[in-house]
Amino acid sequence: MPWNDERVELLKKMWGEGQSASQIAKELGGVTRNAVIGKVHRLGLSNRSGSGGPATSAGSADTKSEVRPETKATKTVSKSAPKPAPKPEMTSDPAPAATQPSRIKAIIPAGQPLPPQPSANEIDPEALAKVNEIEKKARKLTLMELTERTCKWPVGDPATPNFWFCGLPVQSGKPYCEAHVGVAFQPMSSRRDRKR
DNA sequence: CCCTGATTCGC
DNA sequence: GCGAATCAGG
Repeated sequence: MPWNDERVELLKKMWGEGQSASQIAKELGGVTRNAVIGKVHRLGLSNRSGSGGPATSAGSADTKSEVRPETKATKTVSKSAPKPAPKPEMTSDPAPAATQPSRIKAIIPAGQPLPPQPSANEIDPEALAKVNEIEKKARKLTLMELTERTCKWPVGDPATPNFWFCGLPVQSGKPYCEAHVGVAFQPMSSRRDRKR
């Protein structure tokens, strides 16, 4: 698979969007994430750190202490990665991951997560905004495409053709990506009255 | 363990 | 130029 102009463009686009090398590799197909990273570097669009900012170190792994002049490439200076405001908390798992029914011939078993359903639920506006943001980038996976480490946040109505799962990389062990973890796991406010 | 990007170096 | 192997970190 050669690096066609189109493929390179897609690479640039996705990289600019902040997509990970592995995701880009999957999207392109026929290449590994290493290939993607290698190409990214060759193209010169590796970091968008303007100045002084030591990127996530990784160098200096060789006996030779050689200086790397760093080929500055003034390319598309996209906005830096958004600054996440992590404030995850653990409480209970309000949204069980999708599971195989294995029960009767119920096509649409109820009792699944009902996240985008702010009824008596109050979620941080920021968290919601973040969700909206990332849903644009969602990989929109189907149930079968989900793996143990893809965000299982459902979007849309299961009884609707346009129903999909977020599919972005999960935070860590958790069933959702960072953004969705943010809204799925509420700290623990409200829901506490009982003075006496 | 999973993942991320960075670098090296034989091809 | 390419990318697998490796490295370094989260």
